[in-house]
Amino acid sequence: MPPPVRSSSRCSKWHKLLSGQCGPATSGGAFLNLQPRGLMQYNDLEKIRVEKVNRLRASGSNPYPTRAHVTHTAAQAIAAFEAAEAAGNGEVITVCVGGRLRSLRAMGKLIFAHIEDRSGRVQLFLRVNELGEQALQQFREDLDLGDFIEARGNMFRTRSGEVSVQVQEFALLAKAITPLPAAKDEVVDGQVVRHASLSDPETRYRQRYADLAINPEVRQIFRTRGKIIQALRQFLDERDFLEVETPILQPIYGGAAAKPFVTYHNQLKQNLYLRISFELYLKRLLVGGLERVYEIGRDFRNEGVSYKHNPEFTQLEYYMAYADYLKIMQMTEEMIAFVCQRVLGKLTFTFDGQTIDVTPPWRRVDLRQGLIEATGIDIAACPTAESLEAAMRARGMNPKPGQARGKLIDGLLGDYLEPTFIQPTFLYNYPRDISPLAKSMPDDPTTVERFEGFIGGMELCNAFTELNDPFDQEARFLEMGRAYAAEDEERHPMDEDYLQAMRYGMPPNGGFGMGVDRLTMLLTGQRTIREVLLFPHLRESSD
RNA sequence: GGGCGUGUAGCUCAAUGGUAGAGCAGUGGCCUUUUAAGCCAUUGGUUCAGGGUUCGAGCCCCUGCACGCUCACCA
Repeated sequence: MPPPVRSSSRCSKWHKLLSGQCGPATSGGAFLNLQPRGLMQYNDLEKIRVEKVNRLRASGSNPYPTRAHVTHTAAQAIAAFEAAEAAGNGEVITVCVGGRLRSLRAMGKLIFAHIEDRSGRVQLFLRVNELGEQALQQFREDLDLGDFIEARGNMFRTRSGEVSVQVQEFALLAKAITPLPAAKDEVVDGQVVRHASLSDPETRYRQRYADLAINPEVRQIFRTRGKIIQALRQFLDERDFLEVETPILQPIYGGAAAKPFVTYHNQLKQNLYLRISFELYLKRLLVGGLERVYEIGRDFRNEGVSYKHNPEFTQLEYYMAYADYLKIMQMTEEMIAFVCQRVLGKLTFTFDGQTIDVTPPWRRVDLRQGLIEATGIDIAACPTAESLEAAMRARGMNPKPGQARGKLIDGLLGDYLEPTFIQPTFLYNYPRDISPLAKSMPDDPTTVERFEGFIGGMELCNAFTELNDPFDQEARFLEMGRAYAAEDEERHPMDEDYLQAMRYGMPPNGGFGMGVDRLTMLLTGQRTIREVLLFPHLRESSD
């Protein structure tokens, strides 16, 4: 915390609204007039504020001064006063606070106002006795809700008990032309209560800055998101992982079954793909001796959007030499519990009305057993797509004809298992044909050592014992090429360089991928991915 | 892509096919310790866009756009 300011002498260069004695108006700004804003018109409310800007400039005041003189956040100012009050030595706490003007109650020769900064709010108290008629009038006439201002004065407690700044000087820091959408805020027990607020989701996402400015709980979601990513890094860093960055623009995409975005490099005259996963590049690094690597970054998938899908999303992947999927499973429980504890301070949270407990160990469900119990179908007894499709039809299901066996199984677990996994659950041992990068089980070549983690009925992560046999890997690529030949965009392209890397020798390893957005949804209680993305994808606006 | 729904003042929302309204915000006035401040007065509209039906459309019909829910798609 910075020390309280005890003197006003340092404020000789203070941009004074009070006296109108600020420096020269910047860049001819004094002669700016009400200009058309592109093709848009200012609305009536904005025109009033634009006129205020013009008036301020004409009088020699700068509505957008270059520097501020803030010494304390709102919370620091209040804490400093309360500490002095508790010490009882009568120390005067002088502060300069800055922030957005969020409430304004002018009462004749008195003004109460609140400013809000990153730490919260503090009340400003302005009285004609200290400021004079002219300054008080300027505060009322020149300033509007939403403006950024700074105010200097001594901390004190009002009659009704609120720790406030008794303002001796104030300055406009940045004029807001467009009024914030919130109609009115009330502070009850330190909580901001909005009585009418911006709620239209389209406006909230398109103008996220306005949403953030007026909805504190939205800011909180993104603070939590930052903490989650911090905690993930800490967990892996503490375990001797190296954070790396691999190409987003890739000549050959891979590592997942998804349609890519295609772009074009003009000079190289070459198509490039935005990555759909990090996997193949990260595993190359294991060949190079970086035995534990992770990356947190963006993946891009050219597919439908939904409450849990956005075209670009944040992924964590890590690869760990000499580990297998059971080790990764255990680390996953530990990692999520660690993050949850760090971010929420406990191992439980509420999601979609359900209390979720991430305390290890998590429930583990064998995929084949799980499907037998949920559907009565034993996939081991249906070794072909035809036999499995017949078994599904025999139970009244209506699968799309001609799907590969793996796709059918994937559909079954999506329909009958995933929605039931509310509490943290690992589903493990997947069919080989939907897992072309995972290693087969030693005693069952049709099944691979792979698991997915589910929470809240939602897939959270995917991991396996990584395939490191270049002969097997080449065969899988060829199989996938055939399997997906009809669905051209989704086929796995042969990545010769990846195979070349593997031929140098890749240590056995376990790999892990997780949707960071979905983890954020869980830990912030949001049901749609858009609420945890600062700028979710929207269609182009048609105005 | 399919189905259902929504779109009205800066924000949140009303309005049987018959003069488009309220609260908040804004503007003007009163008020020296307020807490969604209060009281008085008052401004503010291409009813998403474009067609159509009708004497008359915010409302009914058609087309388009955006958003929401849902299905499909989706390691």
